[in-house]
Amino acid sequence: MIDLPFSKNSNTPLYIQIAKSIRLKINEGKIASGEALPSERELCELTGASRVTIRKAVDKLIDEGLLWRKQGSGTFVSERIEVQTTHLGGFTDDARARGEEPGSIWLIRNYANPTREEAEKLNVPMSSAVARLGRVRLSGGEPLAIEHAVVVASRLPPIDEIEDSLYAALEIKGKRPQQGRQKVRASLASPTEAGLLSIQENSEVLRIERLTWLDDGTVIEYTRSAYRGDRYEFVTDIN
Amino acid sequence: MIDLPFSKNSNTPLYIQIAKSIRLKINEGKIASGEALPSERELCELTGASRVTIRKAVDKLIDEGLLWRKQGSGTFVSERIEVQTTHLGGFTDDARARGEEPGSIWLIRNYANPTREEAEKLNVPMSSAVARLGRVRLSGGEPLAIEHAVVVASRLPPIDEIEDSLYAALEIKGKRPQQGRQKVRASLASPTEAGLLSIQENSEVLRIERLTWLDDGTVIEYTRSAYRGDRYEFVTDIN
DNA sequence: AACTCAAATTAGTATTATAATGGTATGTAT
DNA sequence: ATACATACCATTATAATACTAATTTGAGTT
Repeated sequence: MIDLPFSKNSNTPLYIQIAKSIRLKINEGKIASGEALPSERELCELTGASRVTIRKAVDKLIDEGLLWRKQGSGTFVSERIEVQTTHLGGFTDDARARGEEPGSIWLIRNYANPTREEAEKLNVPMSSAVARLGRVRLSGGEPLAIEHAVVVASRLPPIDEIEDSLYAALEIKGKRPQQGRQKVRASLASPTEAGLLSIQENSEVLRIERLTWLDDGTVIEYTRSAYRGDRYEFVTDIN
Repeated sequence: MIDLPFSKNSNTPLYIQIAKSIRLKINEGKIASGEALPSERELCELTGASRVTIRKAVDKLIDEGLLWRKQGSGTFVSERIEVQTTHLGGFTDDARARGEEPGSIWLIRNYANPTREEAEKLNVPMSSAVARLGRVRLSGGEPLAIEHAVVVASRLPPIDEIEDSLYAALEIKGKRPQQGRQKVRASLASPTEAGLLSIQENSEVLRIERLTWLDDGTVIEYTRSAYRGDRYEFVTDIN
């Protein structure tokens, strides 16, 4: 039986404390991937909180992609990181939202001219200066993705100042994108990608192509990524 | 006798735990490819679970492609079919080599002109007559692949005379190819393909594009196929 | 060795039932 | 916004029992 510490005297809302405790149990391996949590009613008993509060805490973890639910069956720890294809977040934000420490290994960080394709996507002349930012992205010390971003240089601070979050850097210039479109495809990892991701060659990867822009239509970022196919799935809600 | 650990104290539904235990036994090699599982009633005795629960656990593994069932016969561990990428064999020959009965369900069998792409691949004018041969390929009664072959009509007997083996038909005209090249890619099955292959939509399939020719360079066949990704793997020897 | 056939064994389906789980709504209080 | 109590609904998990359909097995016969 698990223990879920929290404090009623805390200024932090109860549901946030409970969510944090559950997240910690999962990250510690106390509740394994694929396993079910105690039922909502059981979590009420464990914490003394109401079912509505418990549901709100679990809702939060579901939004983070850590859990999923099935009526009549239970609440389960996700086996893959779910990312909404409509979600305009960055790797860094997503990792932190999951309670994991983001990291980067730089592959490419320089200025260049765009290729014809990149210029078309970014809606700039081929003579423009763009920043090429290629990185292996880590979460909790584990390589999960490779990203190659191309950004119009004038919309970024100097590239040497970029740390983990490209979006945080864009924010500094008031250029954090608000809209975008991304395409997701299944593929096999190349030998290079496999090496960088510490996966076997020919493992399935998810290839993502993303284009983002401001509300006024200014194109900001064209990014091509490969995410580990065994660790990610991209979810699209159908309305 | 195998052991199938699970815990009634766990929050995870019983059928999921049982499925996981069976999967582990298979992955550990304790139950080999092609072997039968203990009967459903036997698994009940082993686990104390009801037959409905056992069937639900086995259903899950069947959906994953790990197992298959036959009424009156048993439940078996699926075999993955290894095919050398350098091997120039046909589906029929490969199935027979495995001791299985090949079969076909015709989708398209007619004469037509090639598309520009097909004409280029086949090295013939677009005005040429080609045979379009589209089939679901079965092995042991099970749909495993979808093939769309385009063959220069003059190099084939009349298409009504073609049975399971295209290569046997080509042999009749002395046009069985001796050389070729094929490309293998990973993809997801379209809804149509999923239906034809009796697999879930968006299951992974291996897409194969094959071009074959005679020793004298005459191009014979341009074939595009989708093979069930859970049942096929293409192997390359490294020398 | 080959064949037939009944019995045994296997998976497939249906019905009925209970219990446990998540899902939703309403109203109240701070 | 947060938290709670209460009530009810919908879905799923699990089970027992019974029966059907398909396949395998073994005994007997030729």
